[in-house]
Amino acid sequence: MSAPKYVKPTESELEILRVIWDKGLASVRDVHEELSKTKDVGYTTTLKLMQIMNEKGLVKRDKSSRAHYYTAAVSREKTQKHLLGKMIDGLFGGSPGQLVLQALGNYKASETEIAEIQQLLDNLKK
Amino acid sequence: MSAPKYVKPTESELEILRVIWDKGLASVRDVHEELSKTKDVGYTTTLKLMQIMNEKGLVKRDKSSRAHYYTAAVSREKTQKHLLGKMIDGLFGGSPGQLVLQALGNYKASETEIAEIQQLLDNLKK
DNA sequence: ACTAATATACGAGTAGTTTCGTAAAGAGCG
DNA sequence: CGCTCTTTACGAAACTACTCGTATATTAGT
Repeated sequence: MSAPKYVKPTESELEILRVIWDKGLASVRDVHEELSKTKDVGYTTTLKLMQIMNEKGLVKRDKSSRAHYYTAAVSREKTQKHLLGKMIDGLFGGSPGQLVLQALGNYKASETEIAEIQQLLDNLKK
Repeated sequence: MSAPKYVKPTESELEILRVIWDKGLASVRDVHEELSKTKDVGYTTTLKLMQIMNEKGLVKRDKSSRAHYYTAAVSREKTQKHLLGKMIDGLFGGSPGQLVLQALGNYKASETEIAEIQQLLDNLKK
């Protein structure tokens, strides 16, 4: 039984994961073209990174067609949860409340989200 | 006028910053002993990192006594805000509300903090 | 079948982070 | 002074992240 050890995506890997999460299924070209919109990067660089991500188990690869197709092997939610936890422990003294207060104080949430948060808080309280 | 360009602390640098933030003023030995409680690291490693942090402008150094004393050159709040912003943009599609919902859903906040958050939300709403 | 286009594989260079050994300087004490 | 303890300085190794050039393979079009 091998432990399903958590692999922390690097900065660049996270950018790639975001594209794959959005598209669901993506070739290297798909990802590369998306990334090219906002940054200057070579095709083979993206390819290499995705190959590494495959080795690390961050993505799965379907090699059946010539252009390999990738899907995420880690969920967006799990990744968010993990990195959030790291941040809470590392930067907010283990207090999620402090993080939330900072976030809400510095960044503007939408009306509907605010309502959602209030609802969640009400549920948490009882 | 030189631009006060933001320097992103590395993982290790953040651990050191945390100690300095807590203590306000700290020698290498102070920091090292604190870090030693939770991780196995050599004294000179900590020293070197703190020297680098000084060069980067993350900390200030008082060399007047034999053991140099360090203070933080970046505030905890500014750093929290910056990294939080990066996380919101990078991992939560630019939506602070999503981050907050994830945080509150997965990590338990204290009663008093929940109350604080509710109060803040009420203020935001009007 | 040949060519052009486009795909993956691979190796290696560069830069940044983290590590620590060793040296040298300063302070206190017999 | 001479010894020891503690400090900073420095250099380099080990490791990781990122980058891309070049080679090779596969597909489609003519």
